[in-house]
Amino acid sequence: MITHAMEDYLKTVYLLQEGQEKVSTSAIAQQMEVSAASVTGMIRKLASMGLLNYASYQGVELTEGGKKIAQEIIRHHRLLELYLVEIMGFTWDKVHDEADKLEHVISEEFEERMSEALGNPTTDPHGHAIPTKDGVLQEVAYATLTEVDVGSSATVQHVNDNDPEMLRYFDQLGLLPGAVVQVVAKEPFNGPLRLKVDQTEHFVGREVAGNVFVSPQIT
Amino acid sequence: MITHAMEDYLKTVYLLQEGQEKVSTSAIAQQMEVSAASVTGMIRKLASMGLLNYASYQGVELTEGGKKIAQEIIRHHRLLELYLVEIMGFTWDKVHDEADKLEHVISEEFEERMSEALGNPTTDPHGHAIPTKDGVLQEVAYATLTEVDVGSSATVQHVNDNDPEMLRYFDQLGLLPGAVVQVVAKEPFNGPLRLKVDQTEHFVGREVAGNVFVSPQIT
DNA sequence: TTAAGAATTTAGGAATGCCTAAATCTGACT
DNA sequence: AGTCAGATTTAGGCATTCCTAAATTCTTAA
Repeated sequence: MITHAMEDYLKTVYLLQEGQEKVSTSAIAQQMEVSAASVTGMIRKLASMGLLNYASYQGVELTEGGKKIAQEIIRHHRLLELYLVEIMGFTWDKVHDEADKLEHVISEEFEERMSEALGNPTTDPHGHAIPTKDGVLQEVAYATLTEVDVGSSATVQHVNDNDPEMLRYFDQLGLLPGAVVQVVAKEPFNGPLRLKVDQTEHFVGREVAGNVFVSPQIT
Repeated sequence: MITHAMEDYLKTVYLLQEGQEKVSTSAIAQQMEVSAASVTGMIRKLASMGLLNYASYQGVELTEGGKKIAQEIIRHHRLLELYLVEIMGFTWDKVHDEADKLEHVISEEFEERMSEALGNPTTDPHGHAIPTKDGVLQEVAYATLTEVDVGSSATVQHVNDNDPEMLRYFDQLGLLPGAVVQVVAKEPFNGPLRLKVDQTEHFVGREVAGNVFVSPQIT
């Protein structure tokens, strides 16, 4: 039987796994804000269930079965976020926490009815791809705004949705998925970035800029 | 901290409490399909939290605090049921189980947005009253169809929503809240009732009839 | 009034999911 | 090769929520 906690672990491993193959115990612990010891315990259980492979001290990798469950949960999460914004009128800073609770609980039928009501969408309000019903999710590893060369422009692809306050700030700046941003300047010593969004200039700290993922603007 | 299990106990006690003041341990155990021993354990915890009063062997009674939580959960449940039917297009036999899971998880904002989307409704799809935001729920103790005199008519007020299969049967018979039913005959030895619904006659067993709650038809 | 039977509680135990503290392993640098 | 820091695992514990079995209390009917 798969518990909510297990689903959360699988989801976290899946999202951390993008880019590299192996995920460390401590990375999971940090992401989930639990102790590393707790992670070890859960990992062993999930491994014994055939949902992931792991060898001591060498990190974790989801099996096909584990991936399937993770994708299912991520699909729930992202459909929920979009449903809450588009159909129920939530603001985008509140939907992450709500979706985190609901994602474990809704039925397949609920999932389908949301998807239909939304016209079978492919991205959530923060720009993340929604996995299809039968699984596949190809998330591209975009650069963050901090990596864009001075003078260049880029299109916002997605933003990190963990921090509601930061999301409200993004909203205020106009840093929404699809927006075009120009990096006018970068102050030295990890100083702020000077950005131009929608004709307006803003000074934005590195921490914020590091949570905005972009693709180079094709001019 | 109030867990989902506690909420379920409070909800059950609240619903069993209608009509009488005290609720027995075994009634709770039977309703929730857990052992009586489990009920004793949980009751003591809830009592220590001030959510209900109980004395050994003498039954349980919710305090004002316990009532408030129970009503909150029941409001969630019934709003969810209606939302699932009216807005998402679920059939009424499936919404009870879905609502049972979601009721513990949704935020106050989710509750409010549902209520608004539904025009602040007062009854759920099965005819049960939806408690108002600030609490009060006055559920009238209606008679069941088995208690209606032969020859009399009655209006369906609500039906028991525990059994999806029975709900589909109600649907088929036209035994929906608001429908007018005439009890044409009652077969002896706990035999079936002969009912007239919408010009059509049906023979319906006592068990089914006992789950249909009606008020006398004012002619 | 007493004894059976029903209801309830107590006692003991299991699984889940988290924790802290201590032990152990790994890898990098002298 | 030795050492040390950081990562990881092991060990031991705690709370929750359920269970079964046994003991106790209450009710009722002969």
